[in-house]
Amino acid sequence: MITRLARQAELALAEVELSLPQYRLLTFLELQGRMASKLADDLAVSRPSVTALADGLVARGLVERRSSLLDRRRVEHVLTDAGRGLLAEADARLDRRLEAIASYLDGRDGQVALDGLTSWKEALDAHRAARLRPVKEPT
Amino acid sequence: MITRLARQAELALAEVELSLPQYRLLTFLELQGRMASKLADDLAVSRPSVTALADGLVARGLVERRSSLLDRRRVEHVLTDAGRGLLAEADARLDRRLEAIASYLDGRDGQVALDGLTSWKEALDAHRAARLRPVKEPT
DNA sequence: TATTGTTATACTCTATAACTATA
DNA sequence: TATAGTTATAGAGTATAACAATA
Repeated sequence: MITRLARQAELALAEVELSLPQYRLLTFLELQGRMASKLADDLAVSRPSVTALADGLVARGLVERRSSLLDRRRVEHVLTDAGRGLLAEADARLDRRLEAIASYLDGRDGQVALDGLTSWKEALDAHRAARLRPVKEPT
Repeated sequence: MITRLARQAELALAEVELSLPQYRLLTFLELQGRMASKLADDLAVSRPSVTALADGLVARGLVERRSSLLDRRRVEHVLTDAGRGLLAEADARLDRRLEAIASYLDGRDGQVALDGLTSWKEALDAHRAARLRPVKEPT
């Protein structure tokens, strides 16, 4: 089911001309700037994919790239005001679409379905942390 | 969150060399053959996208195309035995991945998250039915 | 040498427009 | 005329391999 829901999310984001991967990148920039390698880990894509993804967002003025002063190999990515604004709009469209779909469920079930999605954030964060910093097997 | 979960689903499916859209198509063929236009509606993609998507699956022997005897314009798509087998394997990989992620939630919450996803099927089916056959506005 | 990021290249998914075949 | 499907074409996301710059 997750795959069909994902397609609906993709369609909702298309309303603001954002692809699903672009949206994912923006959400990771919402709270803090990120260097490309970090973003690749966060998004679970290759580094060249991050370059390509960011290219489009930079061209549209949604993201800004800055060379790190501490380590000139690094490129920090930050949301512009326009990027922050579009992200808010995208979030709203996405929520609206999911709520519209959930509304077909009887009574309380719709809210349960929506809340269920929210709880996945915690799981994904924990899973990502474990993936990036795998538990050392005891010898 | 749905978008990050979708990426994890994509990675799980990549283990059996299926893309997320290909998997979606296979799931719609599981119960019955479908003509291309119907698939386009089900998948919420254009008809040319269905052609391209099916091309790859036919080339791999997972799906078979048959001209309809009743209306020679129509092309029915059916799962081959290989297709049915790979779909089962894909389902297993997907479930395993989602369960692994949900396992990072405390106790019962993981099961609630998984069950929440299941309930979306009903909502999506109802939403699709309404989308294809919109309620006539009373004049 | 190792790490960060980009470029080169190729494949898939997607859409729109134009086309063929059939109804 | 209308519908089912494909072909042509173009743009985006993805990966791997090779490269440049910096540490």
